[in-house]
Amino acid sequence: MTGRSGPYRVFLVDDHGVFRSGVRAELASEADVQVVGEAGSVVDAIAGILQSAPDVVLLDVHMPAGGGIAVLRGVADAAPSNPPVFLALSVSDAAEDVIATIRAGARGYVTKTIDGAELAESVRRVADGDAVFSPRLAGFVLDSFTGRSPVPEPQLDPELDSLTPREMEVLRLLARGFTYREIAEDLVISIKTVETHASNVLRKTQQSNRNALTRWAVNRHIH
Amino acid sequence: MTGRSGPYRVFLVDDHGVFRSGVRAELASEADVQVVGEAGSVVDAIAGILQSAPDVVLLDVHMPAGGGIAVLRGVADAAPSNPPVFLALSVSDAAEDVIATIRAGARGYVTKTIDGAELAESVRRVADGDAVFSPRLAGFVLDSFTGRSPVPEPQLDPELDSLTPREMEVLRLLARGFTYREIAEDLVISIKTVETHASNVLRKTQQSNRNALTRWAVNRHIH
DNA sequence: TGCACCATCGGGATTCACCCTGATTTGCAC
DNA sequence: GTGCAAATCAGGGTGAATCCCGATGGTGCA
Repeated sequence: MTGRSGPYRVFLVDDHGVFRSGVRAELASEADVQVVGEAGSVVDAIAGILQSAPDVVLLDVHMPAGGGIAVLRGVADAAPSNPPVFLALSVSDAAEDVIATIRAGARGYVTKTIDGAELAESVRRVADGDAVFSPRLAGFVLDSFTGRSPVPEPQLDPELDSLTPREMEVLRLLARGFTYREIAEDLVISIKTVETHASNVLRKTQQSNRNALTRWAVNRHIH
Repeated sequence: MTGRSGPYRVFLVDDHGVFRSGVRAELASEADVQVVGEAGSVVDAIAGILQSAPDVVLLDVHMPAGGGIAVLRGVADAAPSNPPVFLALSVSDAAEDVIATIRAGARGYVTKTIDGAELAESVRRVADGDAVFSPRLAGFVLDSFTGRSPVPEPQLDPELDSLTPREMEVLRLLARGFTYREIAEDLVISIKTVETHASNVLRKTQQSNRNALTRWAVNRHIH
């Protein structure tokens, strides 16, 4: 024991209600872990977290409207007196997501294949100050800090925010696999303009080519 | 009432244990819906379904090793005397997935943002013979039957199975956004060989270009 | 009024993706 | 051994993608 006076207070953030129920059910058998609130959207999450002041926030990384990272930033910007520790829960183990989430301030990153007991243990450890990573992810993180791995450029949301409306439109069509010619016909503009937008999108997102961009977009639920 | 003698017997298939717990918890409050078993892998699912003979199988479409469609086929091949009805549960609402799942024999397709009451109602309806679709998906299905929509080619798993080990390896690297040159260096082979493999992969998966292929792969959790 | 940003195009050049034909070697099965 | 699939590579070609340069008009803001 580290001298805690009560249970670990946990707040759940995930846009899938059924998944939140699952976490609740799994954690119900853990006497020292208490779910004090949950939310299914970014704005609800930020408000709920500030109000309930949990020890740990279990955060789905891939959510609409900016994703879990937006929640992380929103809470950080509000600067509560007892800031929670963030533990990312994700179906993805893409290195980009891991790095981005950690840089945004999460203390751990586990995939959703985890079971209830492991999840509870992860909650305790991050609350007590440890960093927790799924086995497959630990390698990415270590390699990235030692600089020994060709880790892809981390992609945070500022890149997405920096896109103009027209560029977002082009990005969506690019991610769907359309050629420049098809996009030009769809938007009723010339191929040259599409090229310009695409080039800007690639530069702003720091992706090297269309395929990396497609991956990047799909992982962010841009369809 | 349609004259049923007992509760709706449901079997859960999802590789995320926490999600299965969530479904259990959500359905626990429904008196006429009973969860009779669950599985986290394709082989376990097929065995468990054949043994427990449920009325309805709730199926995650995106699972490792062939996905939910493999479960559907495995059960169909076994031809049990009382075959269950399949209801697909997925985070994806991509038209390709919907069409492929329906063609494989599912009676409904709902996204995981559904809540417990809706899920229970969906279970009852498919068990009673209805087809059930999330609002956003209904359009896709109707359009595809009226032939009025440019529905993408449905992609089933035989295409994935037909890939050779080397082609799978190349596919993984393609899906990560590497260029042919980078893949060649990584695998220590010539660019020409990479081109051959890539060309074979595109033909076998029936994708028209790298970007569509990247989407295809990412949607199948190939990283 | 001036400046910055956005959206729109063009010329020109390079690289990449993709296809076709054809070839060799290896290993495994019949 | 014969046959076949898999993996390897080459030449040559077309179109797409990407980047570089520059240019125009509109919009909003100091």
